[in-house]
Amino acid sequence: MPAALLSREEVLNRLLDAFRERGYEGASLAELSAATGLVKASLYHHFPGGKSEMATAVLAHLDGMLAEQLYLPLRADLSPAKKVAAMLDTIDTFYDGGRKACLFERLATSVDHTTFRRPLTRAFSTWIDAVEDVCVEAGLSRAAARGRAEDLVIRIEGALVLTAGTGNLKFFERTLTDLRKSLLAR
Amino acid sequence: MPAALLSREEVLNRLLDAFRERGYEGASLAELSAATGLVKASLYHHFPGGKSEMATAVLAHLDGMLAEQLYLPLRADLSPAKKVAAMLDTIDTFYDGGRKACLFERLATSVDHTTFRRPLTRAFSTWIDAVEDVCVEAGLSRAAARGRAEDLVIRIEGALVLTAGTGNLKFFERTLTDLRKSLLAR
DNA sequence: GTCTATACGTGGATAGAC
DNA sequence: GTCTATCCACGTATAGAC
Repeated sequence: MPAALLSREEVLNRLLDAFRERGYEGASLAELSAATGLVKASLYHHFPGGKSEMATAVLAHLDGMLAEQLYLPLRADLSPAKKVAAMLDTIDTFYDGGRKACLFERLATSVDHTTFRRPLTRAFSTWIDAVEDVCVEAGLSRAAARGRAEDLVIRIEGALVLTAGTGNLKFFERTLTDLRKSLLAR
Repeated sequence: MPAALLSREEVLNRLLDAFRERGYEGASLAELSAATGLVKASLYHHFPGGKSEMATAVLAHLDGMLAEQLYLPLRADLSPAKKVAAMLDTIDTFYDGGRKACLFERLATSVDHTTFRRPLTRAFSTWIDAVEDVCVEAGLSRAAARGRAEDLVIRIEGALVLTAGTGNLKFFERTLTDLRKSLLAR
């Protein structure tokens, strides 16, 4: 039996990029095949459930990446302000200033979005919870922190929609700039 | 030659619903056919450019509807507060409390989004401009008004994404509630 | 203006060799 | 674990009758 061409992690990274770029319906098996360098039959070997299972696996993979790169630093021993600044830097890089789409949004607005409802609900609430905690640490009430955290995720997702629709990066940039100032403001 | 079964306006309304429900890639010609009661060949009679032309026509049709139902009332001789309240009521109804998607978002995140870039840019800026003007009328500076208006559209789009992804209407509801309080606040 | 019928590619998916 | 080859349904699109 031939050795694996790419590690599972690398395959998932390539699938992540493909789904973000093309969306769930837009990413055909032919494209996913080209993105990974694996023919369709090989993809089915790794993901017997087909495209739906690929998307679910990519979502779980992304959750792991975010836990490590986005949420864990928010629990570090630094000032809340610094941690928020670092988070927004990471987000800016991850979305490439608004040029790259959000996997959550791509699956949330797919035709089979009900298939992904559970993992998406978990993904959004994990993100919101992490932001909420740092807001509380900065002195906001639990209720206010919750509102700010939900609002942050909502604004980032909305800004990505306007940026994608118009091709104008300013919507994403302004939103991040504003969040830097307003998230922890009293 | 047989009489038209549905008026062009009614056809566009049905196509609008279909695109909002299924998205641009998700809405197949078979579904658009079922939605309008016209077979595929008849749809091509009305829209020789195919699905892309259908979406463009629907977008123009929606622009007309919004001009009349959403933007015109914002220029009426009423207090800014009342006009904003009315606008948010209309928006709440239009998105059915978050249950129905936004056509702009569906096209903005489609694979051929570049095809729709010009009309989408126009559509978003028309919406933003209308809100900006009423904010100015309420006493906000032009710059502040612009920011609030962009933010309103961004938050509505983002709230729709989270609501669709999680199935939880609270994101949309809270966003509208918050906008009612905060849009014109000094 | 609507229909039936059809063309032709591509979609997701599988069988089985190596 | 990867490949070639293939299946069949459905995708968009068109021709031509009424």
